[in-house]
Amino acid sequence: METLFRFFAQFQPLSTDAQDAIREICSVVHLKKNEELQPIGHTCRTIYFVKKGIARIYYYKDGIDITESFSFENSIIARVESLFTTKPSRKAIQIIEDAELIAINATQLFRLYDIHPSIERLFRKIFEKGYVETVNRMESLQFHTAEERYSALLHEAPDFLRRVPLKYIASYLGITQVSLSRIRATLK
Amino acid sequence: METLFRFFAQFQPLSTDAQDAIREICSVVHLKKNEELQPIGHTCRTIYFVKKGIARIYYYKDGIDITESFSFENSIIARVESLFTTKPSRKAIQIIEDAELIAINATQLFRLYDIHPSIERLFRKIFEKGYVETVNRMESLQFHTAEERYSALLHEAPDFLRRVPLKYIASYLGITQVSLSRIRATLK
DNA sequence: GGATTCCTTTTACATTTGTTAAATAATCGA
DNA sequence: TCGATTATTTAACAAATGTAAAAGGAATCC
Repeated sequence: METLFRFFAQFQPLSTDAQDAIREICSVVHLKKNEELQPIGHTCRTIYFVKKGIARIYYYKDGIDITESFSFENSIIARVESLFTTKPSRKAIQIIEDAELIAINATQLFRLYDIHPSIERLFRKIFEKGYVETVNRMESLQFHTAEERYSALLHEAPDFLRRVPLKYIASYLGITQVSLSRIRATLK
Repeated sequence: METLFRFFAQFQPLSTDAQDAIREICSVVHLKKNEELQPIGHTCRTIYFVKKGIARIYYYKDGIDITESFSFENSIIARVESLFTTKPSRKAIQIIEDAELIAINATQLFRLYDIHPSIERLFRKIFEKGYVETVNRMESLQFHTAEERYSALLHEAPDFLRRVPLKYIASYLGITQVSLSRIRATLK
């Protein structure tokens, strides 16, 4: 639990009261590889903090499995397009490396916003950062070549490639596995 | 100015006090087609509300002009990756149809967050919506074909295509003008 | 430890998209 | 309105990526 508050402290200091209030709506979850955390069709009402392991958000397009994003240690994972609209999500969360997560009840969290402005501010900042990351990612999908996207990943997050199966990385980069294999071959 | 508050009211009710505080940090700007609103290299410290006209965010990749996004009447435009990080932006804002904008001083706005929690909440919700739109757009760039993206635009926002030059739409869809022309030809 | 399953690469070919250049079409300003 | 500029389309060819199928590796399970 201390890991979570160290993560929060990077964004916003919290009073003991506020910390306790958050503690009340959290629970620790242990999950094994391949387990599903939130199924497709379910409205997102939980925000997860990844303490250990890796999770991904994925969906199906024409029956093909597409990875939208990954979350590693010390980061937040949530299907925001459902969380912020309260509509059912076409996406699911799956564990791809044995994980320890902290589940934050979002319904209760949003209620805490009225009581502790510092909590509202904390999550505002967390999601602002997520927004910025998404804008940057969109830019890379919009006008970088697949090879540029792969190289950037190789350079910025080599750990990524060691721990995540390539089949997931391919769709994350917006290409097929075959195409990714070809790119890897040319870069050797 | 009333248009702005009607837009805000969709997200969050504001007291007269809060409204007055916002009014203090706003100014109206009239701009002609092709005028630059915020140049490349400048740190974004202004959030604009588009009352009339169209604006776009664009940048250069290998010397080629890429449109990241458009904003029409009744929407907000800001280079969030700069606004939320206070880093200089590689992007610029340009007017593509004579416009009337309301400029909101973001530095002063963020100060108002401490005085009026309702204002912080308002902008939290506005940017949460922007975040959701960006996630959806990323999905379309990640795994829809260019033709699917064009058709979706044609279907969901025909107005878009009437008012925005195709040269801007092409890069917005992540393709070249030539490719867009071909897609349009096959859909006739 | 061997069989099975899953992951990754390779091959061959089809399709899409990019590039460059030229031709039309539309718009704008004097 | 005319000329000039800008926008869009078309053509021809090159490059990148997709598809389907097969083969080789790696991991996993009894």
